[in-house]
Amino acid sequence: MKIYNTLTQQKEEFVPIEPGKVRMYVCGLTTYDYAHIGHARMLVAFDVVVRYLRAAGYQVTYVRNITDIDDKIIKRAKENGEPFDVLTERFITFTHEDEAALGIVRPDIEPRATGYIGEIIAMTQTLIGNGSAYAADNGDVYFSVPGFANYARLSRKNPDELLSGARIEVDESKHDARDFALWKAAKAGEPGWPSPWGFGRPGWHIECSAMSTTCLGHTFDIHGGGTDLMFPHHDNEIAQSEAATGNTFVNLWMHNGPVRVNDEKMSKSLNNFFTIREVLQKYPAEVVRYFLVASHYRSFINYSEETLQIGYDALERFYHALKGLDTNAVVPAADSVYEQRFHAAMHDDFNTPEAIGVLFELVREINRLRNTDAAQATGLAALLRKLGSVLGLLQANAEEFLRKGGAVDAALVESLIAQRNAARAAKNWAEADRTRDQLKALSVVVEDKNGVTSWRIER
RNA sequence: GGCUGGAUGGCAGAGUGGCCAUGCAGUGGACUGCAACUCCACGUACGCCGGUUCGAUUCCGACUCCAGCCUCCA
Repeated sequence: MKIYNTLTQQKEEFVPIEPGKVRMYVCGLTTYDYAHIGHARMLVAFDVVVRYLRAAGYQVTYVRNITDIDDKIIKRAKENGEPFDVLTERFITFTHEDEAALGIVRPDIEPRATGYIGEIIAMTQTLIGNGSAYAADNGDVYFSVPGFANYARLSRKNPDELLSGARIEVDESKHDARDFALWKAAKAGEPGWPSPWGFGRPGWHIECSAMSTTCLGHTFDIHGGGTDLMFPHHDNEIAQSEAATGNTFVNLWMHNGPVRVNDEKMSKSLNNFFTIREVLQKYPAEVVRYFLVASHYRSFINYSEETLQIGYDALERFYHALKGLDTNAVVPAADSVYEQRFHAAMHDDFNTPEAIGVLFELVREINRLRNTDAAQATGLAALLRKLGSVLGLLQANAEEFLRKGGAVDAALVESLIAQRNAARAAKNWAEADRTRDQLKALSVVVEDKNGVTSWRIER
């Protein structure tokens, strides 16, 4: 299996540290607001990675953290006039609901920064002890960047140019402008924990180093996150982790691309984001998920009504193929060329668009066979569901999907269909068409196939 | 300015040194009472300029444009 490694800028044959096992850490959310589609992209991208690694036979330990203490949380809690942990608790619940709706597999461990204060303090002490960090006179503790060789090698930034960069905030307490906080002293009224350096809280980057190495060991296989975290967050994680443990931190770095709106990145700071739950008001969760896996995880994707509609159309085609074929208790067709090609695509750095292309060819084969060889068609339909599950798709009941969860009165629809079929039997076409128009007024489309009339909701 | 990545047919989106992505939309045909669904067939493409090559959308170089990061961000 080949996976693109940001560290080397190329696809590499994936070789886990322990044969058959994968230890993987992904930077999760800071929980002070609703999760948006950009977060959904990260969640789905690594969800597919985990699903596929497991489908490929690996035993995966998936860790995805929650940042439940930081400056933005403190600020928002203050604005709301509530304790910070009440705020984060609420949004952790909301985020879990959104994840469940999108069918995201739960991580094996979901550490929270506030649950690892002891480990964070211990790591910070280690860094001070070996000269990699220092306690400043303002109560903060900083990591000393100049002492770390190959700083920012992940983002390939030149350390000297970083120093001259105009955007670095000058802080008198820092020995070097590039140094970053491991521990921040609490100002009056701010939450915190006791530490050797006084009452305070962790800096942003140290929590991920402490949580990942505690849960997965000093060196682990895969670390993931959004491409916007590459610098400074991931580079700082590397610096402090390797300075603390003396070991290589991570073998393989994966970064998912951003979601754009009108050619601009969707982000909190630009305030152009769509929350997951507002999008789920307009589209079924599976459509949102399809939209997110229909492009490669490393490319940027553009959020628009049109691209979501395309996803809807695509899923309708899949479910039309699945409709009427009972795949329960059916053994999926084995050794098919479709399955082989699907895996070949996924083996190549999780190429989901190509894998989906194969799935569409499978759909055509199912439709070709369904009237001539139902058994074979059903076996392929079962295969379609099996492969779809790797992407977290195509697990719904086909009729229900096509009926959009039943927003209309099914009994009324059935009775109108009975009326129409009576008229058709009597060859009263005018009456039959009139009834169909009534159905159409309810957004119901009828399909006569092999003497059976079925229906769906048109969008 | 530095570092990354991108530019593919009406739209979305893969990929490849010479032949097919795939989906939606479009056109023609089959099926249908008519439709819908489905099937068959068809069309339109690789930003621009050079180079390498028998042959380049694919490799190399320049150029143009776009985006991400360099400040909190998935």
